[in-house]
Amino acid sequence: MPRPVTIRTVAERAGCSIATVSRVLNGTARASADVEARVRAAVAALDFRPSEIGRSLKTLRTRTLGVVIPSLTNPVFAGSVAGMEAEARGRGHTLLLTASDYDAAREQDLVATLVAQSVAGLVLTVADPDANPTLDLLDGQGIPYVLVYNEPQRPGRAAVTVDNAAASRALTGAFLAAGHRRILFIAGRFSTSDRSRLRHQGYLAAMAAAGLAAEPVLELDYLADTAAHRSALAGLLGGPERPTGIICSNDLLALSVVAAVREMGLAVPGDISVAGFDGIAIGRLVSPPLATVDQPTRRMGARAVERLFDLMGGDAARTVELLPFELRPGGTLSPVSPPVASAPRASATPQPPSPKSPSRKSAARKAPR
Amino acid sequence: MPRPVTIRTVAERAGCSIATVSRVLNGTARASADVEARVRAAVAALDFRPSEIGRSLKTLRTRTLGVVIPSLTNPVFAGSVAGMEAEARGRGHTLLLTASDYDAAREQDLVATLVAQSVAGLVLTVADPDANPTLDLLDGQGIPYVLVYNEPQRPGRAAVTVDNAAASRALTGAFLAAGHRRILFIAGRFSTSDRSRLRHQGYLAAMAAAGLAAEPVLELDYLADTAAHRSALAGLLGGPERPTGIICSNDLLALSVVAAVREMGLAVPGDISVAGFDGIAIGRLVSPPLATVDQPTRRMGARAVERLFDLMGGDAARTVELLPFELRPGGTLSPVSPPVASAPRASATPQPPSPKSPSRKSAARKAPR
DNA sequence: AAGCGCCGTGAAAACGGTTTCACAGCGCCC
DNA sequence: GGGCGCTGTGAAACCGTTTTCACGGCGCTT
Repeated sequence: MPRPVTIRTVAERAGCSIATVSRVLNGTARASADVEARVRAAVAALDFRPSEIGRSLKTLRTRTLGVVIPSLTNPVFAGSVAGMEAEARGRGHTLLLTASDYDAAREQDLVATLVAQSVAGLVLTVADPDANPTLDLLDGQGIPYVLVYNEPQRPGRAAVTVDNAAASRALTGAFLAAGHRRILFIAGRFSTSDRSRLRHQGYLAAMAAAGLAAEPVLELDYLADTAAHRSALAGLLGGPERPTGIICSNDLLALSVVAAVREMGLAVPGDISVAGFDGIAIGRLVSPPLATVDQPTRRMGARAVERLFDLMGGDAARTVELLPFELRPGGTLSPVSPPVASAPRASATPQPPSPKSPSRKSAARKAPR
Repeated sequence: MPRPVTIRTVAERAGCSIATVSRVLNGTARASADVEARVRAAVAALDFRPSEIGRSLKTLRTRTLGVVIPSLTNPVFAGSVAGMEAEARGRGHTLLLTASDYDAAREQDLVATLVAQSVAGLVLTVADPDANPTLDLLDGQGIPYVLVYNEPQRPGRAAVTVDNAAASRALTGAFLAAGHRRILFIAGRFSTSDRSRLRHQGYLAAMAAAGLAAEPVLELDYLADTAAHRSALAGLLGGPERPTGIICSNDLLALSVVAAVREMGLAVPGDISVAGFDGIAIGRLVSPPLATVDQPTRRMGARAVERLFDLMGGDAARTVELLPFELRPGGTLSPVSPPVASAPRASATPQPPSPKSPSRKSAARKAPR
């Protein structure tokens, strides 16, 4: 087997020193036209690509970005990674990808691994962006990073996300506007997702603003299968006082809940309206389409990388950047079904444009409570 | 800011040479208990993690695996990458992830980039595994790699996939057993997917074996939206001779086709049965569940990494390994509707061993038709 | 015509590990 | 008791690149 072709091989063939080869390739200094031509010819003839390892050793910085996400199986994260990859590639960098499986200890270990690889910076989605020893560590070492999908409450951490609480208020408002009063919120595990927490808070705020009592939150594991979700829902959807609407803290959960509700013999949205968050592509293909809050998933990943480069450049604020979300109602979210007997009253139900609901309605739901 | 802590810092603190520190950390040679304790104490006190770059420079091999897939947006690839990541992590390696966007030129460029990073090996899903200059290049340089989802016809290339032709024959067989005779095959672009080609061949073989004429294949871009698919289908589903079954070469395409067919006013599976390939998770959540051929996506990624390590170890055959697939009929694949008059004949149509398709449903849907 | 400065270039150091080689000390065997 | 071999350790080479420093030559200015 032939000896590997290094910068020395090229220099030898071009009849110059390795320093000159390096300079020609990087454009760090001008070489005479003659020498430059010889170097380029040698590089082409030998098909030489400089070793990133050698380069990195000198600068102690690679052209690599570390990525830590909870899971690739969730299309939301897969989509954002796709955005990161494209943006990084456009800037001559590659992605070192790791998944934490929602495990805080693993999160820490992965970051340590990535740092040992001398990544130029990191993009992370963590369980808790405010109380997080891993991020403290990065701050301490001055390693630039940008959070995605996290919405840290305390200042000093760069992040790209959407206004989750506002999005949730808007979605809850859409339910209220459609006449729903008993609205159940089903959340992914709070401990592994600040998104889930913030979206729940938005729901609580919207319900409170409408003078309605919020239902107790149901925390579910979105990775579990539909059967598990069905049994969790069984007790809640049984009686006549069952909710008419369910808001799920993400689309995967929502799709599973839709399936579970249907398996229980209820119609969606006929008996129960369901909506999710994230706006994953599949949501548009199911019928009826899943009501959701669409967020620019891919763009968020790309934007995070953009900001990471700003940070690496040195002059950039470590702030939370909120990208616009878009309410996508309809489909699985429909006006609440009227009680079978009282047709005229139900058809008279107004469509209020704002979440603030007429007091008549809150009275209506006060009775059963 | 403090000077970075290197192996020299550790050696100084432990009062020994850097060689000894290296030996203790790697276990390459035994040190006296005394020295070893001092080294470990120093490592702990300084929170030292050896730089992967320094290590790699010596051996010219990193603990990194390069991954090239068409796109992260397709859950099939995202799932297989998840499997790779877990397996690689378990073996102390990380993943350098890139996406080719189905572009052969980019494929080549990405591989060159990854090779320049001195990856220990590669896992690839390429457009054409048989005529591929990129793979020839890797073969030439002796860099180990394993293909995933590709099924190279010529020997000498390691791959992990399923028997796509057999899977397609089985799925087509399920349509035939359900009484379908006019079965349309909708394929992703042949030029970017040998899976698509092989699955089409399986369909052709099954049709020929049944003595039936195959419909002309319809090649579609699965990334296009449902509207595009609807217009492509418009002409084919119009007349009375329209197909009763559609096989799509992947699940994303199938879901989009289901949506398109429904938007055209036809029922699935009432008027037209539809099935896909891959067994993506979402397919189970839609109603009715998408008929498909399930393949162990995540396992395939993990297995590819296992085999890559075998290859890197030196003694392993470069063969195609076929993992088992599982036909998942039912849902969107139902017995063909009888001509309105002949009810008894239809009920005699054998119901292949579909796991959970309740007969209630097919009965229920017969009425409205 | 002399000196200054710039330009192109090469030699060599530096980066952070691993690994080879050498060597000292010690125990064991004959 | 002498030599052999093994063990623990350190010095130094080495990996491939970037970058600093030095230097020779040339052109321009005064």
